[in-house]
Amino acid sequence: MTAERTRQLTFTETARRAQIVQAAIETIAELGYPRASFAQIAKRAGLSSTGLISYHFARKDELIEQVLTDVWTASQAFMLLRIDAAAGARTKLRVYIESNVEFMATHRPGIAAVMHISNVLPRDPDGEPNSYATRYEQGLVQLEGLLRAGQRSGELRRFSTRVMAVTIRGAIDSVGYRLATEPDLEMEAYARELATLFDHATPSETNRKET
Amino acid sequence: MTAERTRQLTFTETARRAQIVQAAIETIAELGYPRASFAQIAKRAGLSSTGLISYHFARKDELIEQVLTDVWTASQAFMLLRIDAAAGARTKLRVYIESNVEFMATHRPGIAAVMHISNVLPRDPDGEPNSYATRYEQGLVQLEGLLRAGQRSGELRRFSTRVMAVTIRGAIDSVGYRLATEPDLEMEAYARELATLFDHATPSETNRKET
Amino acid sequence: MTAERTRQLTFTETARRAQIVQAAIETIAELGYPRASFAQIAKRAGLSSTGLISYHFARKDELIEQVLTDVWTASQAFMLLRIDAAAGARTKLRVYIESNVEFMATHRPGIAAVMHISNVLPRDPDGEPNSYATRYEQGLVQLEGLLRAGQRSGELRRFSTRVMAVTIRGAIDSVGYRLATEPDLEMEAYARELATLFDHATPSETNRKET
Amino acid sequence: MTAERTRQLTFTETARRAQIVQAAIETIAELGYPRASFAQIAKRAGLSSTGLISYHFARKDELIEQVLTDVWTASQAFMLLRIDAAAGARTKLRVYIESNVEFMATHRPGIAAVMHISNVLPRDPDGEPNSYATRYEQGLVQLEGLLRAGQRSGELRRFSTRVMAVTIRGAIDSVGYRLATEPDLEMEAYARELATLFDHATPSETNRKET
DNA sequence: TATGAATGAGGATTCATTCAT
DNA sequence: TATGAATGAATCCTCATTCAT
Repeated sequence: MTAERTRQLTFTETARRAQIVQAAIETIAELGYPRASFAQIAKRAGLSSTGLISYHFARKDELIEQVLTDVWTASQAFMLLRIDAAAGARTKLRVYIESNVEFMATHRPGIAAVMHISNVLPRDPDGEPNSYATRYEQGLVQLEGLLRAGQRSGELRRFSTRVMAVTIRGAIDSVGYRLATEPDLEMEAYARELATLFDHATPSETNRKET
Repeated sequence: MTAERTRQLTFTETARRAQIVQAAIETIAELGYPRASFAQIAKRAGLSSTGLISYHFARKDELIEQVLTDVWTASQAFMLLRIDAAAGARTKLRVYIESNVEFMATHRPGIAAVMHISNVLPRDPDGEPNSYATRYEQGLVQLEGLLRAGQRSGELRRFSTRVMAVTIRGAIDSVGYRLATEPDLEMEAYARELATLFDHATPSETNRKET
Repeated sequence: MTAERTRQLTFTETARRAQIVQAAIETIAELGYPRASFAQIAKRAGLSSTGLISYHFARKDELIEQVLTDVWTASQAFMLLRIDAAAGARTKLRVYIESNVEFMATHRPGIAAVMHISNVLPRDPDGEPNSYATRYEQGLVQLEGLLRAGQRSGELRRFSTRVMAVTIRGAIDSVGYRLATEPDLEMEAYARELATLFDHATPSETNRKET
Repeated sequence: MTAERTRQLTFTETARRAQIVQAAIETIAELGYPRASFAQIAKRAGLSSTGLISYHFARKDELIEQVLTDVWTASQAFMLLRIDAAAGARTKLRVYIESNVEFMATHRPGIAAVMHISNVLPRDPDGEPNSYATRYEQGLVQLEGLLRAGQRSGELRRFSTRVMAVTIRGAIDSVGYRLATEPDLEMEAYARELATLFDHATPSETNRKET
């Protein structure tokens, strides 16, 4: 019944969908994508039938897509709020890194699920990059904007904003893997250290001294 | 890699296994892990029966494990050679980064396969980290050793070697994703820029000037 | 049609049932029986829930049964009127054929639906012929009656009325298939030719000359 | 494994496919198309798993297609032999009808299966008529050829060969339904009567007398 | 009456694995 | 060693039907 997204979602439906998405996140985080079957998801959602999942999501793709969307939306809301409140490129960058890490630490299963999915999501049938790749690229562009502003204002030195952005994101994404492997990782300290690292790597000579 | 493997592998056996592993790499790189069935792998290996794969590998896990091992071994051989030949911590670090990126660029399917697998490989049944995680950790320790040596010699400033190591690896791993998305990425330039980035982030104050 | 239906149907009920039956006819004609699900029927009926179909029809069989009944009833009304108005066996036979074909041409979806259903309707659980077979037989008997009357009056020659009846019906039913395959079939001309065909096949020698 | 029809079929495979096709025929004849599931077919074929059917036929369509092909091929072989042996248009027509009916009587389940399928087979995705419609049309053309030859030789009167052909086929097809309903139908007598019927309907005036 | 939600059986198909040859 | 055949569990998905509201 969800095929054509014309209809408004009812209250119950919204709640059920959210519940199923949450169960899907937990399942994928725990078992990995290939073993995250409807049966497993239904079990974790406390549903007595996989049919209900199909009832609320036309295709499995749609459920997976919703997982990506939910996590991405939450992450964007979390970060943008904090970054906008910060002043100055160096501070903004620090906040960018720290809030990213904090979000990861507080949304571990979501992050794990997204990472599992990202490697598996096929390219769109029309050859376009899939929704994960699109959003990732979008995130890189955001970050590049932040870096470029800092370069313009003279706070940051000259470097390839693309390489730097990719590197920063890669460093942050690594935290996701770390979280999976070392459950008792000291997050706050880690985030601070990471921010400092890039605070060494990015500033212009004039700004460098005053740190 | 199987616990019970007592006897030596014959020459033919070794060759067949290598052929199958290679086909598995191509298949996973192309289709992603969940769609890399024995049927697909057999097709790419030019075999007319999936039975043969089962004959050479007791379980699918064993084949996947072999994929990881082959790629890892090749990567280690490639890098260590170059790093050992370099003198001084800063140079070694630069070589570490550049040779890593070079390996990735010249072994794309293997890298892609490993990335696909890494997110999917379940934790060992006894709770221990799986072979991918173990090797990844091993790689981090290697890198930390390199960094620590630089700190001891005064070439590198004080920082958490763990955080720095994780960050460097994360930055390098990102290249793998970039390769998948931007096929005509200028690899050499990228590697140089990346090495320079960390050359800004890591040196001690005294060493910094002389760059 | 359900055994236990004791009470009278209200006006709304009757209207809803008719609407659903009509939608079922369109659906079966368009998609074929196996893909004519309640969901599809509901969509074509403009209903927002398949539950309503179940509410009005105890079982799917009952809906299908009603489709047969509606089409059959309409067809009988259409034909009998015209046949009764005709005089003489040869004329009646001609009218029988022509009015049948005309009904088919003007009720294509209904005819298509009945044909789809007829091949699919299982034998009754008690071994009796199902309602389609019963009505088909009834139609044959009607036609045989017409033929026999002609033989008695000397208008028609001696032949097996059963074989002739089956043949005439078969010829007419074929039109249904023709309609599906050749949408721009010249109906009226076809009907005339068909009537003439059997007008050659049936008359007694004495009557033959005067055609 | 059957997807690309490049490969030669092995002996075992040919046998298994034939066995499965046979079971499919029986199942469809007995239960009708919509209830002829792989489970039912496997049961009748004495297979312990529906997987084997999928192993031998890439898609269900392929199995159904094979059912049509097998029955059609057998029917053509049966009829052409007999028709070619007959001399003169009127005799050929009689043989056409009688051999058709005989084939139907001796291949009841096959005929029933084909009829069930014919109503259900969707139009080809590219809009072309499906394989059943194509073959049916082909059969009509054959029959028209026979009739036209008789008209040219003066044996048969002038009539629309198309209408006559459709009528004759329709009459014969009706036998299929009769067979399903009246299991103890006197086939030979029926066939003779039917042939005689069209022998009355078709000859030219000159030829008529000498019957 | 009508709707949306839920159920669970049954659908075809895929797949790793086993086994006889 | 290698192949083709076979198995059966597991996959997602569809569907008629039921039920609370």
